[in-house]
Amino acid sequence: MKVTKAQAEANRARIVDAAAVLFRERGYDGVGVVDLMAAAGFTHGGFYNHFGSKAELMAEAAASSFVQSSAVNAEVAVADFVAHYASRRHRDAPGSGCTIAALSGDAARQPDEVKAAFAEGIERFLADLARGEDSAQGGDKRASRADSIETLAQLVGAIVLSRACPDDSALSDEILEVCRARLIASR
Amino acid sequence: MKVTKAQAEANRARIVDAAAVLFRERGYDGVGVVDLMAAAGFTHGGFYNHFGSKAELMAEAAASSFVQSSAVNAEVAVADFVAHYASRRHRDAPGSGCTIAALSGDAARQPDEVKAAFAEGIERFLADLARGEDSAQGGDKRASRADSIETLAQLVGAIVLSRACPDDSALSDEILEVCRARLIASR
DNA sequence: TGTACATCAGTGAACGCGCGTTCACTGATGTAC
DNA sequence: TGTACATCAGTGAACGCGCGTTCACTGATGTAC
Repeated sequence: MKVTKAQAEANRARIVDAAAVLFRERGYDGVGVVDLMAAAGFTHGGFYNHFGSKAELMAEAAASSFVQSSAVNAEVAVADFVAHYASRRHRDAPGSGCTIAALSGDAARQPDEVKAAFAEGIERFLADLARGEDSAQGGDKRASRADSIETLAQLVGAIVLSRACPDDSALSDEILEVCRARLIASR
Repeated sequence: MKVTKAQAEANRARIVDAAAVLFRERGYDGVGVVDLMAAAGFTHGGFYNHFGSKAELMAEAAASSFVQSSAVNAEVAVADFVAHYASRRHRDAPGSGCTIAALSGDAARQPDEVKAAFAEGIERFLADLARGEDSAQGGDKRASRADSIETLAQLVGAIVLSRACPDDSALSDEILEVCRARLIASR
């Protein structure tokens, strides 16, 4: 049962979107090709019509999530975005949260194809943060970029640490609160 | 072929040590029980004489690595330790590096048994960092702890981000350099 | 101290299972005339 | 515009493989007498 070219392209996008959520929620090894295809409403056999390998889909799903996140970030003030990033809400919803925070550990053990997508996601994230830094640093591009990198590292570190703690852990909350307060105070 | 109780205990410790390295290098799903036992010099069948499950070993290997790291950290000044943490050397040697940076992503998807070990590792790390903060904050315990948390988040974030970049990536080096410079300047 | 027996650390085969990937097949879509 | 045929997205069975875990077995250790 073939399908129109437009439909096939839409189906492919459905798979990428579903993968972006599932990978963030369960990790690369936590989701199989069967799960990925089923989540998009297909059987697994057609997977390789669209992607060369599971890792290739990982790269594409990550890249797609970075573009989407960036589009969302552009809508809010940088301070608000930072406040939401270092929040319990974000910590508890990895599937719709930051792909860098959710999957960097997995990306580190993936082929360069995946890592390249992450590097691009990091650059995109830094650019989003720089919207707020440029004014604070009076146009000093170098200091502004360093500020963005520092902020990104702390944000990602805060979420990664908070997610490694047991559920309902006071430490997990404390890490988020401290980092959120400090990051907001410093801008 | 049974073995003395002392020998059995030593063998068990060998497995834990090997696991601590392998998990950090390849991730939880990247190492099988067969690999873990082989790395310690045994066949896989005896695994369940020592551990209830692979996840249980993960918890124990992490806990063991935290104790070891803490012992090493106690030997050097906090500033030196921070400088080494945010270095290419550390980034490129996960097997002997920080377990939090290497495995927090995996821990987030593990049972609370594992997460509890990580929370304890985080507390231990914060205590190590606090050795340097206490004097800087003139004895203000609350500010000192917040400083430690902020530093830890940035350190972990820096390594996690740098490892997600492709090998020989300029961005990866840049992240480490910026974070190292900033963290050292702020103390 | 010496003997008989229970314990149990380590071995290696086996368990069922899910994995990523391949393949023959289907039938509607797209194309050539 | 209508017909004949090639394409190819999606299906579902099958591939080999490695996984975590279980088990019967072994033989030296540890224990009871």
